[in-house]
Amino acid sequence: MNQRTAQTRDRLLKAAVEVFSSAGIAGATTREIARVAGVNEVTLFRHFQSKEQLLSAVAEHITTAQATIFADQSEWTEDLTTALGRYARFHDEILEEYSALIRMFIGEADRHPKEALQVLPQYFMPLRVKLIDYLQSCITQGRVRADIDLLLAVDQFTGMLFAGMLRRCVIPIDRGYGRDRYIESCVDLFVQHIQTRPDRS
Amino acid sequence: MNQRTAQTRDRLLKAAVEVFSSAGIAGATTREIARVAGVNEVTLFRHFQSKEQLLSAVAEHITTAQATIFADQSEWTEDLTTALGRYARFHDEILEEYSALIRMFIGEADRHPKEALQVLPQYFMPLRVKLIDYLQSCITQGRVRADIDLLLAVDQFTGMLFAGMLRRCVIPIDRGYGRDRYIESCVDLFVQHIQTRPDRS
DNA sequence: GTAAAATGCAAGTAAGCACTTACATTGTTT
DNA sequence: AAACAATGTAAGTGCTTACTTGCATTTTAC
Repeated sequence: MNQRTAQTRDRLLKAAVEVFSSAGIAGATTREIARVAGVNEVTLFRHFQSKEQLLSAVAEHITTAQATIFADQSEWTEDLTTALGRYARFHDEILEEYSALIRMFIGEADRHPKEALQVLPQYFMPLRVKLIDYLQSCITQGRVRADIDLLLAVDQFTGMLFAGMLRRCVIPIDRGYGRDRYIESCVDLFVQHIQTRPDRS
Repeated sequence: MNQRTAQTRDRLLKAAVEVFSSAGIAGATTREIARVAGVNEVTLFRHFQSKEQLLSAVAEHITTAQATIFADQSEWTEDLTTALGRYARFHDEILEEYSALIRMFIGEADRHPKEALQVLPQYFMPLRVKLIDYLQSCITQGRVRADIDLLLAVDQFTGMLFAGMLRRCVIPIDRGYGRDRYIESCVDLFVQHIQTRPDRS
């Protein structure tokens, strides 16, 4: 009975993510979440005391689920452009996959700060720690300028990527360039900015 | 009666912006909007047929209101860094002022695409046209590299600024640098990227 | 000053919501 | 097979919501 219980709980959590993402927190109904989960509405309330607590459980669930995704170890052995390009594309894929959820929490951050602060930083900041570590090592190797504020530069880099995702999802207008070209261009811009300049008076 | 009618309509629209921004569209109630406007709820329905139509009117109202704000003519006479810095700060001020509204529409874009597409581009893209024109003229003057995709570069620039605003509002954590330093750094990065390189083999 | 338009006020309607209760049914454990 | 935990079903409760109606009051127009 532990097996099946966990399974229905999981189905409910996944359905909740889906419905919360597409309908917003206030717009999501327990009926609809139960329907998507293929479960009776009463069962939902047997697993979670209230809609509010279901939301907390969703935030918790996402936290543990995403922790494993970002645990992958990139090698960082290639040159700057290649390594950053690979990581940027990976980062962007995840951003796009969870864009509805991310945008929902951006909109509801004031009303549900606890959950938003638990969920959003995972998508905003996953690059930070690893990337900063990597770039720090590049500095000691002389491949990256030493006079750079890494925290700030990384935020600019991820900020460009994040805004690119938002534009694509929220304002789907042809902008004269595609997703790949945007990402590639962000990487180039970033690399040009941080790498050691061979010529500078 | 035209005077007073327009006045209450305006009060209702302003209150609607406020309540929609802070409570979300689904979470906003006509009672609360009327209360904030200092008007009876029935009067709201006498001015707007439904909550949905009130939202449309809000989008319309914002469009006309913001059109005048961005109509200011900057001179663009200074050097690149100064001109872009001034504009970036102005842009960021407006972003922050309307951050709640912007974030609300980012979250509700799927449910209310018409209004979101009417409102959001004003805050996402105001820099684009003017900035592109200006930079185009800089290219002919030889101050900016000719081999640059201006549309893309401007999106990267505004994207950094936009993401900076989002981070400040949604994840108010100390990031080791302040707002001004972030903006200034974005301008520097952008200028370094687009300006003609005196030395390049 | 009077007609007309805009607003306020009180009450109400119908629907949807989160959430509950009581009981029957299914699946799991041992 | 028996005991028990998890789920389904049906019905309902109390609350909130968008929106309406009828009438009194205020403001504006001419």
